[in-house]
Amino acid sequence: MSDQERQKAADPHVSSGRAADSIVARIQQQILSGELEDKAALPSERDLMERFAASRTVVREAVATLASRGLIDAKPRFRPIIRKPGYDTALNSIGNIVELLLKETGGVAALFESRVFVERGLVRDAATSAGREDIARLKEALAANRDAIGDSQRFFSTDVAFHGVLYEIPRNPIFPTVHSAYASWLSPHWSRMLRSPERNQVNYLSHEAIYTAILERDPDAAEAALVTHLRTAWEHVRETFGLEH
Amino acid sequence: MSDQERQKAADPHVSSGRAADSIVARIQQQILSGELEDKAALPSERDLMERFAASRTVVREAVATLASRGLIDAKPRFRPIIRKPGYDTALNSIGNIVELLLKETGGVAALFESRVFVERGLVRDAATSAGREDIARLKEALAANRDAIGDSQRFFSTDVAFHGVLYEIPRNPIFPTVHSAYASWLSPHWSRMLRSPERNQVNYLSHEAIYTAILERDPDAAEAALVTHLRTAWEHVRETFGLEH
DNA sequence: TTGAAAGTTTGGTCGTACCAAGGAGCCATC
DNA sequence: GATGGCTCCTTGGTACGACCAAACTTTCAA
Repeated sequence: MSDQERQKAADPHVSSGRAADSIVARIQQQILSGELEDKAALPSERDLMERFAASRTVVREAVATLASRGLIDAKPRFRPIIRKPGYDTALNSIGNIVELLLKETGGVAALFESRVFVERGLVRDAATSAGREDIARLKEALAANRDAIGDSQRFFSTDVAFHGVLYEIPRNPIFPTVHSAYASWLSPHWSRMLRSPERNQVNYLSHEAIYTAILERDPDAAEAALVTHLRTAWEHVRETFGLEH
Repeated sequence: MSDQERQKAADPHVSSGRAADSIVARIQQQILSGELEDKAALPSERDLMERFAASRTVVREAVATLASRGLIDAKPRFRPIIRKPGYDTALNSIGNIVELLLKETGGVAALFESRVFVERGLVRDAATSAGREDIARLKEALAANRDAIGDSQRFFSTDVAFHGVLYEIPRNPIFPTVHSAYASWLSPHWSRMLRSPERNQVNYLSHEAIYTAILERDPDAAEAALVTHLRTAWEHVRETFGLEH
C-alpha cells in the first residue's frame, strides 16, 4: 500500500482541511466526558496515532492545538497532562496576548481602570448584600492584612487576598477568575512599587475604611473608599516608573 | 551530513525545550515591530525553514502556535495572514474554551450575571458622567431601536448596539471588547428566544427608561431600569429552553 | 533494602515524499 | 484585445521513517 493509497483510505469524511481538527475534537470530547481522566497523562503519541489511525505528524499537531486551548498541560519533555477546563484555563490561554497588549501605551492603565470599575461594583454590592459569612471572611482578611503591615512581602499578598474576598462574595465563579487575572497581569507592575511599613499602614487603613463602610451598609461610602484607595495606589505605581498615561 | 550531525550543528543556544518556541518568539517580535506588515501574508513554510534554519516540522508547529495565539490568521489552505494583536484578538483566542464552559450547568447564567453586574456599573457611570456626545449617541441608538420594533431581526441588532454604546462611554478599549464577548457568547442563546413586536416594544421601553434615567442623572434609577430590563429578558430566555439554573 | 546501571519508552526534530487546491502564465477562440 | 480554459508551479496538509536525548522502568548488585 503506497502512501497515497493509505492517505485516500484514511479518512473519507468531510473534505474540510485539517485532519488534526477531527482528532482534536474527539480527544476534547473524551476529556470532557471524563473518558480521559483529569490530571492523568495523555496516551503516548505513538499510541494515539494507532487509535486514530493517523500519522504522528497529525497527532502532534492535534496535541499542540489541545495544549494551546489549555485542555492539556504540555511541558517540554513530559507526557501531556489532561486538564479539565475551568475558568482558570480560559484565563491562562489568554495570558500571552494580554501581556503583549499591556506593553502598548496605556495598556496597563486601561486594565487598571477596568479593575477599579469592577471593584467599585463589587464593594457596592457587598455593602448592599454581603452575608454574615462574607463579612466574617472580610474581617479575617483585614486582620491578616493588619498583622502584615511590618512585612511588605506578606502585606502585598494579604492585600491581594483582601480584595480577593470581594470577588468571591457574588458567588459567581467568573469573578474570582477575573481577580486572578488582575492579580497576575497587574502584579508585575505592582511589585515594582516602593513599599514601606508607612505605606502599608496607609493602605491598611483604606482597607479598613472599605470594610467599615460595607459593615455599615453604605454603598456610596464603600465605593468612595475603594476609589480613593486604588487611585492612591495607582499614583504610587505611576510615580515609581512614571511613564504610563 | 547525516541527520544527527545537522541536528547538533543547528542550534547550540539554550537547551530549553522546543525549538519552535524560539521561532515563535522571533516571528512574534517581527510582527509587533512591524517588520512583518499587518495583513500581509506570512512567507511560505519552505521559505521560513530556510530563514530560521529549521525543519518544516518545527516551522509548522511555530505557525500553528502563532495561529492559536491569534497573531496570524491561518485558514486551511491559504497563506497565513499576519494580524497585529488587539483586544479583539485576545477575545478570539479565549472563545474556544469559553464555549466549553458555557455548556456546563450554570455557565450561561454565570456569564449573564456578570454582564448584569458590568452593565449596572456602566449605566451608573453613564448617569453620573456621560458627556453631551455620549448622550447623543445613546439617543441615536435608542431611535434606531425604536424604528426596528416591527422587525425582530433588526430589533435584536439595534438592541445590541444600544447596549454597546454604554460600553463605549468609559473610553476604555477593554469595555467594547467585553461587550463583543458578551454579544458573541450570549447571542447563540439569545437568538433562540421567542420574539415578537410586542416583546420588542417592551424591551424598547426598557431602553427608553434607562436612557431617561441617564439623562436625568439618576444612577439609582438607571441601574434599577437596567436590572429590570435584563432580568426580564433573562426570564424569557430561560423559559424558551428552560434548563439553566 | 536501596541505589546505580542498563534497557526501554517517548517527545522533539529532521528529511523526504506525495497529494490536492490555489495561483500564475499561456494559448486558442471569439 | 478580451475571455475562457488549460497547463504548470507553488504551497499547505499529511505520511513515513529515522535518530537523539531525556524520562521512565527494570534489573541487579552491594
